[in-house]
Amino acid sequence: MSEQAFNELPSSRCMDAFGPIGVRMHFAAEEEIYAQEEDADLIYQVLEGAVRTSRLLSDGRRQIGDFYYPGELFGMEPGDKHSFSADALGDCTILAAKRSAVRHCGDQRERLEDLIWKATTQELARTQEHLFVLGRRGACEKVASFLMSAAKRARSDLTPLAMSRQDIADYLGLTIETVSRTLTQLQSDGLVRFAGYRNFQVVRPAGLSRLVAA
Amino acid sequence: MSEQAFNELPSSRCMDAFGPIGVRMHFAAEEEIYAQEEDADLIYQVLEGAVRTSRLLSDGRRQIGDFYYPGELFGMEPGDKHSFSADALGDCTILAAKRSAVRHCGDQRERLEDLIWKATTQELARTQEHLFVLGRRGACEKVASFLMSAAKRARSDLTPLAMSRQDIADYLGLTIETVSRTLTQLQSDGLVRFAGYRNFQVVRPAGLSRLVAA
DNA sequence: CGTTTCTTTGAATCCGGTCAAGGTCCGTGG
DNA sequence: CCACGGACCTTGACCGGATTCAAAGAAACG
Repeated sequence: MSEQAFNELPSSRCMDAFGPIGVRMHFAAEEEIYAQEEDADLIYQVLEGAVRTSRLLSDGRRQIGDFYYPGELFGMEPGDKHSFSADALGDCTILAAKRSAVRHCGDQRERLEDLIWKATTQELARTQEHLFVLGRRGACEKVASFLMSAAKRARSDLTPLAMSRQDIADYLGLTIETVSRTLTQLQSDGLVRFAGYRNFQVVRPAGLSRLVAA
Repeated sequence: MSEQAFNELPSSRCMDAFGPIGVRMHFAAEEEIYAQEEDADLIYQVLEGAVRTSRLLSDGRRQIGDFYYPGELFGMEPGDKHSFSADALGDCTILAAKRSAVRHCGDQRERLEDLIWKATTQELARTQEHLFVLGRRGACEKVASFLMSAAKRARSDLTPLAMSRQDIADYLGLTIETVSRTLTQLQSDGLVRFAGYRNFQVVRPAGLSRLVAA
């Protein structure tokens, strides 16, 4: 497991969102945080590391829902069961809080309910954006838009990728080979430059965003 | 425009969800209810007819977000601007309410806030399901899952389709030709039978759902 | 330094897209 | 009531991009 590059970032110490009802937990790489169909009475915040949510099909195909980074909340679900599973991309620290505990939380209650509302609507926005990327085919467009949003999140010039090629493929609805070929092509077109498998920098932002097209 | 088949359904008179702050409106087929980037201070409920939300790209491609039917709420948005536009699939009656009016709504307030919360989380669930369908490629799977969810919504044996082939294509991320070919194939495989362009019945439910694979 | 795992590359195949007719349905007007 | 016209849908032939299968190449790890 080679998650080092990502975990050794200046792991932006971020705020504990849940206050007194939050419980700190640690997960090793690839460890499961919650499973599909499990009761969804907890909500989570990433403190360090990164998390992915995914849904597995009977025939082995996998759809990744999203990736979550320090500061972000995940685990909000429409129903009372998780429709995706969540697991640690690398070693990570997670804060968990009982959803049902919010109502017995006195002065914090309003703030927490607002927090959950915001996180849920933002989740909706992310999902819509993801949908939009999957809908319009074209491997180049998909990969380019993935790289752009990754780069936007990074503060440094060099953008780290917390996930494997397979993860990217399952996120975009492509095969790992297509993702790899497309990355190679984007690189030889001079739009991005990779430093190892899991770090890259955008060389020509305008060129990249031209591929995406709003 | 041949929306008759759908509009002449026993148009399930459904409850007015908004009470005193709701305003009844009527839209003709293809008329725009709200536009992309427009302020999102209203929420809507379909009373009669059907509605589609969509997002247009600069190059003409279109992604349909979802279809809404009598009783369902739409127009909830993560931000304060609409990220999709909405328009009438056929002639329809819509109920609209100012989101900001909810807080001045006295005894109804709690109920309305709960309603909006439920609608938003359900919207999230629908979007995730849609994402899931788009992610796993295969025209057959996509079309089959579309037909299945349409059939599940219908009370009658004969399922009406409120939308055109082009709408289905833009919903599933396929071309109209592929949708058409796939429908023909499903029919000649004896899984469904079409009566005209916009009505079908499921002949072998098990066969259809086998194509979808959870 | 060898082994394992992940990634890249190559060649052949296949599914869906594109382009171009042809067919069907439906509303209109003779 | 039937003929016409236009919009929508289906079908066919061809093409291209993504998948598949297979193997070689790079990193990470002990």
